[in-house]
Amino acid sequence: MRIGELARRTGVSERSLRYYEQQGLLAARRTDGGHREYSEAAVDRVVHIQELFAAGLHSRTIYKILPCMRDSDGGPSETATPLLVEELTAERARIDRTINDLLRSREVLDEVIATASGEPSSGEQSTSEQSAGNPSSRKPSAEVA
Amino acid sequence: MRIGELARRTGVSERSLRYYEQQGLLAARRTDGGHREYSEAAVDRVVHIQELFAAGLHSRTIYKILPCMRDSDGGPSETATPLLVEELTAERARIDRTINDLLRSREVLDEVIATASGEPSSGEQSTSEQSAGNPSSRKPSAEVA
DNA sequence: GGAGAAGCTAACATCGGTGTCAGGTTCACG
DNA sequence: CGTGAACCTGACACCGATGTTAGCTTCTCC
Repeated sequence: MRIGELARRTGVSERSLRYYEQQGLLAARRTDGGHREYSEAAVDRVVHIQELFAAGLHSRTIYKILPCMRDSDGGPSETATPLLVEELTAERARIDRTINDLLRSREVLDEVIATASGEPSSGEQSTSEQSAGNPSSRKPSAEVA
Repeated sequence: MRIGELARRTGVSERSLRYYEQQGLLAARRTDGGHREYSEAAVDRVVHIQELFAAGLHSRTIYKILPCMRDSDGGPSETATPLLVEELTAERARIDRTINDLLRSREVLDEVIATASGEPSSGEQSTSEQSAGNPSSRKPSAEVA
């Protein structure tokens, strides 16, 4: 498929797809005229790349781990070097910290939302239990999915 | 306390503290000479601000929700407007999406790490369990805390 | 009061993925 | 063959929290 279709199917802009290629993250054959031609596997790959970007990894890091992932196009194909493993472990720690920050911030937001939703103005005793988890819902807050 | 101590105690640079003040996130009295003088409560506040920044909120958003949070210096003091609640709800959704991305990316990293740790080169059965710790341990992956 | 540590303001740089525009080429279909 | 859609390269802009430097003032302690 060509870049337009890949962009449409992945929700990633053409600009970004070209950038991914430039960073060595995404390969593409070329037509005689120079147009990019992507394989079907590119879709999954782009999704993967997007996830890793969303997780705060840099393109250079993604570049290094991509060959170590079992992609849609088969096996892992390569194994991470000890040095890379060390880097990934650090990255993992960073991700954990970020997740914790996100969870705490989400709680803060929930509390603010709950307060606004549960106490319309002021001078109201907390009769029922509120500010449990999500705003206005019983469930504490653990439906990340 | 002055800015140096606050920076030390919160782990946030002086530069950032000044920036927070400029954005209206952090108040400070001034000495006659113009030096900032922070209250004890500033420590907690800065930590809060940092968490929210780490969660990807913009200073403008933080600015709006700060008065609605029950801070160390007492009660919520203010209630979120419906408009703000709407915005925070959207923010919350974004946070959830980000958390999911992080969890998935973490899994990917764990897999790469585990593969590298568990299969030194190739053609080797995983006999003993090695490199305890996070990756390659039994638990699938759910110890965010 | 003098000296060095600590603060102050202001301005510019950075990082990196993405948006966008310009000017030109290729593709596909009638 | 012609034309409009799709694609190409290259370059510049942006966002926004933080780093860094410069030049000066204030504070603190001897």
